[in-house]
Amino acid sequence: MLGGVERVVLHVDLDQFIVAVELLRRPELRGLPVLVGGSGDPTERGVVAGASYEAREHRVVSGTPLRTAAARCPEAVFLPADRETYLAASVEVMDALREFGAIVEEAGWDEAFLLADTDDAREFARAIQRRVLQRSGLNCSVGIGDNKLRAKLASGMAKPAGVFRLDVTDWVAVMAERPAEALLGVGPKTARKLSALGIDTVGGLAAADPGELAAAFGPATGPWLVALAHGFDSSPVSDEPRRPRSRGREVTFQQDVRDPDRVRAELAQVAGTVSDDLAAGGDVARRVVVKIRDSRFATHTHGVALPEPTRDAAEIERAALRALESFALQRPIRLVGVRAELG
DNA sequence: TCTGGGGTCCTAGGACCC
DNA sequence: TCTGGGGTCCTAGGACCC
Repeated sequence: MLGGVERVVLHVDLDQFIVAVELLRRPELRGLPVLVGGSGDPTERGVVAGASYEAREHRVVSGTPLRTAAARCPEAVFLPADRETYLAASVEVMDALREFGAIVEEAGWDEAFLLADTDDAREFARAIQRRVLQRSGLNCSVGIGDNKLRAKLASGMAKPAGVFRLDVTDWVAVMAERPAEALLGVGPKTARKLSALGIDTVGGLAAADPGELAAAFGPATGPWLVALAHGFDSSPVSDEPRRPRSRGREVTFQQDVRDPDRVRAELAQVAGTVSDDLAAGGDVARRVVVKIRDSRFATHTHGVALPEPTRDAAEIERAALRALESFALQRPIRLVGVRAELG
């Protein structure tokens, strides 16, 4: 690549983003196990949204129930999640990334893909890290690849605060022996199903028969899994802002609710928030879907199509209450949610 | 010491139409 | 003693991601 310009995909991923943002305003907590999530009260229902590296040593990771986290790591400092502040930090980071003249695709609060032409990809990555740190005070890891899948896996291997490159030339060497679950899109359920077919590694999945997997996973998903295991990914890096397909709100009660009138009242409340969100976003709903989770954690949804797209609060509420009538509501209710599919 | 909240995409089955 | 074969749309559920 002597002096040559090449096109690369970079994946920028902030290191322990939520906790890092909190530490900027509470530097005295640096070096301590810090956990962010819910209202900050570990006796309440909720899960960990961000865990410092010190907390992770106590088997507490993102997604751990707060009560479990408090049991495993009683000395941890618990902080409430503060979405506004994280969003502001995210905006600062994304603005920094857009200074480089590359195509920037935001992929969440704390990560982005860049498509760039460069004669030194590693130095480009280092320059990104310096600029992000300068503007936001936050460290990031950068993966370099020849597509988004490889760049994203590479950033995971670059942590913390490093740079790692993964492309077609070393895909097999780096990935073949790893568990299939290392691939993005292969979660615990798919991994278990694959294992039942005798497939446990990325290399094993790459060698599988797409037709056989189509029978097990469906006509699109089966062959896609095999392609994934080869590191193939043709999805473009796009800076087109994409319009949301849906907008929803849900609440988990601190105690399960038995009273159907109270369930209706809570649902109406949530529906009101959703119509506020629709108004704020200038959106209209064409369908309203209600989600109910019961005390056994069984989750069901029922929806109603609206005669015509609307954001009218009374109509959204009425639709939600009508959808609620499709539920049996046998057990106490743990969660109610309303999602508007946008028209 | 159980299991948040915000989303996206895919699948399967039934309805409906030609 | 017969009742095809597509396509497309809608709905509920599942899986996954941050």
